[in-house]
Amino acid sequence: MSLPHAILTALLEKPSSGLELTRRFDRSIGYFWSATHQQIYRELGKLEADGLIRALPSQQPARGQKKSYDVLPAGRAELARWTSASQDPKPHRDTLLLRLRAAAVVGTAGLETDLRRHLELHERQLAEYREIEQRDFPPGRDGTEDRLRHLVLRAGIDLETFWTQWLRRALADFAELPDGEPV
Amino acid sequence: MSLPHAILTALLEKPSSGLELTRRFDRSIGYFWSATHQQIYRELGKLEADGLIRALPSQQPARGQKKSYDVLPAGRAELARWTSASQDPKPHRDTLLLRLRAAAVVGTAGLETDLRRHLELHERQLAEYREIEQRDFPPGRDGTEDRLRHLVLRAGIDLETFWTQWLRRALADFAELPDGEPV
DNA sequence: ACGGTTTATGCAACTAGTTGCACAAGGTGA
DNA sequence: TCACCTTGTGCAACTAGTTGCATAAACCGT
Repeated sequence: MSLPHAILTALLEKPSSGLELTRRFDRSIGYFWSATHQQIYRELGKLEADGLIRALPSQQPARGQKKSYDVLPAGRAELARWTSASQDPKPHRDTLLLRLRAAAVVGTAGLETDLRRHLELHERQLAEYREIEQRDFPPGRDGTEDRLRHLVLRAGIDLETFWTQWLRRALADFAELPDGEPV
Repeated sequence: MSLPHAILTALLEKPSSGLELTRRFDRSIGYFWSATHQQIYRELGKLEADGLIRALPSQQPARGQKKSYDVLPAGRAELARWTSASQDPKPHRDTLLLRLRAAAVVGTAGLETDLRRHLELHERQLAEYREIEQRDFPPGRDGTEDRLRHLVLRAGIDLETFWTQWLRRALADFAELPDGEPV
């Protein structure tokens, strides 16, 4: 149940319309909490009904008409409550690791190509994170907000670093394997 | 749509009943693909109906009666197909990173305790993985199956290593922060 | 002034995963 | 022998997330 809180965070950073939120979820926030525009619109409706956010009364609210929201005090309070509440880490689900384990019983045929593709994707993502770091976090700035956001970005960088290294190792291992179907 | 394939993999490694599968999902497979017993029973039913697995005819199938399954050729074929098919990586969702980002706007109060708790959990998991590595992958063995499974375990080890390091860094950063509520 | 593209919002149906509970069989101690 | 606990299987309802499509306004070239 984190999508509403992701939206509250995004709206506190900057009041936005549904589409603007969608775009921002495709970039920064979506790096660790993705959401489609349908999820976002639905959730905006709920949050408004619950009195946590409100539509800015700029335009008459019609279809195809931009509608911006900002966070009400109750919304901020709820976000603060959620942030500080203890939460258990959710178990991971990783298809690629599962496939590798499956490959141990049904054979590695065809897997290598996809590993290579994943490696490229992770390399690209890593490069993007590094650009963001250079652009948004030049050395010297150290307000609390910057520190925390930088920390989050470092997690992204380190995770992608892990994946690229692991995939390279996996590919090196594959090269030594007798290929095809065991069993 | 990976749960059926996780189950097929587990059953190929060793034919099992629903409860045995559940236990194994709590240990090895569940480390990267968790599932509850209800999911597993439901999926076993579907897989049997689809002719990918069959119930071993050991006991009469009554309620509260152990029922074991093994994989039919069609099931193995489907798993091989799925393993080699190209798949896009699913976007991550990480609540902790989200909370850190939220903390940048509503304040870090209360978060530190939970970071510490997460650090402990990840340290424990890392220790468990290392034990498994020592027990199941002593140096020297290098069949294809072992190599692949070891690779998967290494991913787990490296991921937990990342998290423990990142959390330690986060806590160190927190120590320097003026605590409480900004804004 | 019209037809096509882009921007923006949204509904409905579906798939996957979770939670809460029910039920049966077998073992165990009082 | 009976109340209770554990093991094992399963249904039903719910929550979260995804996919496919509909609609309306605005902008843009001809």
